Amino acid sequence: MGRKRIRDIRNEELIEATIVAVHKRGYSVVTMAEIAQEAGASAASINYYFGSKEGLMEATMRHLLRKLRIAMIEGYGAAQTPKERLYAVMDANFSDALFTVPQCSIWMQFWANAPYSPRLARLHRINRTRVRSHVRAELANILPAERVETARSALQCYMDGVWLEAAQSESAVNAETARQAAHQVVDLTLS
Amino acid sequence: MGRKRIRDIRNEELIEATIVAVHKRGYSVVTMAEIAQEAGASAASINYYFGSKEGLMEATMRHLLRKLRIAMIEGYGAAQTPKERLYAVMDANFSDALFTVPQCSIWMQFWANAPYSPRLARLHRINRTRVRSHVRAELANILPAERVETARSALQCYMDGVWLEAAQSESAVNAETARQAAHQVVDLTLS
DNA sequence: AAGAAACCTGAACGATGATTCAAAAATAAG
DNA sequence: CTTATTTTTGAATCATCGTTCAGGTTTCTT
Repeated sequence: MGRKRIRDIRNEELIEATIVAVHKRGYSVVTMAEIAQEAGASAASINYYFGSKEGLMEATMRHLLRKLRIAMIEGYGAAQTPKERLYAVMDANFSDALFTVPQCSIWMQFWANAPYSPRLARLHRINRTRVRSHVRAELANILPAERVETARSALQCYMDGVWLEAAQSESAVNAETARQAAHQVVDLTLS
Repeated sequence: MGRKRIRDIRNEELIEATIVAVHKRGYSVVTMAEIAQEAGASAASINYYFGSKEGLMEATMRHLLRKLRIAMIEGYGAAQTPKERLYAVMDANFSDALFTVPQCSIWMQFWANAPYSPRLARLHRINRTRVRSHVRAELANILPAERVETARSALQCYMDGVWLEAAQSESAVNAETARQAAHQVVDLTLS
């Protein structure tokens, strides 16, 4: 068991260091040496664990996607009505665990770089499709069919835009405030 | 006069090539050689005109910002009411000249990289501030004061999100459709 | 036409950074 | 305490790319 443990601990540490380092320096500019320094390790050890820089980035993105999935499932469980489930989707995106400047920042970095990396693109596409079908399914229970697609697009664009703005923010962001604003947007969209 | 002309022509050509090349390969990955090839020139000549890669990128961003400014001024002139001027702001963002996949794509690239380049960051900040105050000013004429800021944020996030989505699109995007959707969003936000 | 100015490029330079590797250090097993 | 296994890293390798520069070509001026 101890065997498995150390590997997991290192993985976790290196991924956290990656988030911080990428936020500080930018996805494309950050070097293995910088990430290693952030984690108190050496560049060579990162390759030992992740095989390559791209492997590290993919693992980091998986880490964030897992967080999002968990937040989503959690909120979905409690929700009863379609509208509450819509709220839950928004709340997952703006949950305390996810909606921080470094994470929004790195998310944007992945966004911008996904089209040029097949491995990132694949993860990105899967996530996007999943969120889309969730939102669409709930909207279909509330709005007439011809309004669903417009509303879905508006809500998803709004979510993306909020993340983008958060990524640029120079001070800390407030997740609770973001959730309240998102609820208002949902309400408007459904009116 | 002929002196000035050639320089302008080359600048234009190189910037267009930059947009295409960055869209194809990504801001951080694209090389001077690739951009040069796209323009049918040599990497050295780009340095002759723009001094450095960063200079080229800055010029390209200025080019896009100028386009946006022009589209905005144009629409503003015709608009009479505050609501029409709001439409005009949205329409500028989704004008035929700007709302294409390569341009949204490169815009997103600049977005993601601006925080790490003082020269890009400066341009980016100026533009963002300008759009924000325009939207805020128009909303202040329509909505009660306490709703202005929420509405402004919602509209701006929406615009950003639409660009982001367009940047990821694999097929061509339709500017007219985007404008119509944007008008609907404005209407909902004001309701 | 001849000289000057602008324009262009191939080749060389210099710096950087991901990855590999051999060997050391730490840890576990017997 | 040995031996085996896992973990770690400094140094070497290898490749890439932005930039410079010297010299050539074209365009303009007179």
